[in-house]
Amino acid sequence: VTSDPSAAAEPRWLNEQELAAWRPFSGLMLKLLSALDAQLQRDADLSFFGYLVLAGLSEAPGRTRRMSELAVLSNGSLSRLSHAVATLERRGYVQRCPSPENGRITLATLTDAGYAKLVATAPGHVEAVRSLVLDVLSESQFQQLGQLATRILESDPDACG
Amino acid sequence: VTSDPSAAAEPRWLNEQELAAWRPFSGLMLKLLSALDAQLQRDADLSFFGYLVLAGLSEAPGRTRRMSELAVLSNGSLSRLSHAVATLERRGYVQRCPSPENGRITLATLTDAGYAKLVATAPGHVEAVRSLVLDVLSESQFQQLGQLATRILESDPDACG
DNA sequence: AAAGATTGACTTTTCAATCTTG
DNA sequence: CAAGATTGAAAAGTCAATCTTT
Repeated sequence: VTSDPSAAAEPRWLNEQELAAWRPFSGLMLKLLSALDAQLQRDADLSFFGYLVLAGLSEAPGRTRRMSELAVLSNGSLSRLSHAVATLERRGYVQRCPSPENGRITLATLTDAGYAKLVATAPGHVEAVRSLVLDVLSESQFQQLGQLATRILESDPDACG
Repeated sequence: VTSDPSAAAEPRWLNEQELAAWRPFSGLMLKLLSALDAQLQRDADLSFFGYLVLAGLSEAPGRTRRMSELAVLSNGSLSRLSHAVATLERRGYVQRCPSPENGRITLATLTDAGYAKLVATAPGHVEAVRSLVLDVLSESQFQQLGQLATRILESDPDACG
């Protein structure tokens, strides 16, 4: 994990200060994702991940993307995406077909019904994001949160994507 | 959602600035939890939630807590906890028994094996938290992250806990 | 009847194995 | 064989219904 031999020897626990920051943050992740999932499930019978899939497709040219690209956009594994898209396809929100150019590639396309579903679902979801997070922070605090998240995501060795 | 009649009329989407902060943050939550789960699963056959349950018990007097108290500590629903503890109990890490004082209450206790498991698991988990988050930020940035999380958790209307 | 907790059925996620095309 | 994606089985999570004690 580290190349410094002296650092490897000590266990390095979290001290009190660190714990006082880590606990709320990890708790926030768990609860916030639950809350977002619950809102979408209740109001639209959609998971947060499923919502991100529809949203990711809606912004693509031709409302179409390769599965592997879509997996990255929606922050999930290819396997997870494949299952999720299978469900969305059953419900008529997405269609898959092999790429004409390269037979290994699968292209997922948002159907009109899928686009309509997204349009119907977005306001409630956005409102949840606002009331749970955005309205709670000042503008600059929210920007800070985004910057901290970006820093963590970008730095990450190989685990965070 | 809001009591201001004029605010209820407009849909209130996320603007570009807001999106630029929200996307990395939501992505971070998804990926970070996955990474923590994966490390624990791989190295200790434990979920992050399961780890929090063991940790929550380890800090309690007599290594014992009521289920409902433990659910709050580990950021999950009582139902989720009940299933998780059932698994942990099967593996010998936890024991449940009805409270002698109040028969409705179930007390969960960390066994010696459970404590040993936690001690064996903690260093790897802490190292993951360090390398993924702590080492990436300055001390003050990490404190900021904790403060922002705390603010969100405390303000929350009723959804975050 | 309410509080505290568990259960069962269903859905989602994960991991490893597999399939298919280049 | 590697890249891109899917599949199946097992584990975890969610919701609603249920059970028990007060």
